Amino acid sequence: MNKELNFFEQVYEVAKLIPEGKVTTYGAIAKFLGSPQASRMVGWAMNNSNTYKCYIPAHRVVNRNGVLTGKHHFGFNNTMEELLKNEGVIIKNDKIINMQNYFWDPSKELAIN
DNA sequence: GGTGTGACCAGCT
DNA sequence: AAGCTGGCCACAC
Repeated sequence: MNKELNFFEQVYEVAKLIPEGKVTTYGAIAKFLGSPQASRMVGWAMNNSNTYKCYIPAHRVVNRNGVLTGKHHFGFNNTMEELLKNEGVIIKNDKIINMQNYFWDPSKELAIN
């Protein structure tokens, strides 16, 4: 990963690498970027993902419980859920069922130089 | 340019 | 057991 990128940009880079049908957590991304406590920033980055030059699949990023905490930021309350369902992820009560099965850990999947 | 705040998380009352 | 707090970093005002 390019160290010259800002924290936000690194978040975006990781988010873009999430495969379809997979999800990851704010904390996992933050940890991967070297700041386990900075998970809030990941969410904030997602909030600003609209303004980023590239499309960010923010719907594949959930909190550590697999709950779609940020769904309200997609405009309609069910947009995030529909997007995930469309990728084969089962959602119930705004929560991903069998989340471990879909979990994509950047620190495992992405090799750190 | 200081201050507040945000889609979180872990630890401490 | 449930609520509060600190921490992380970038952005808007």
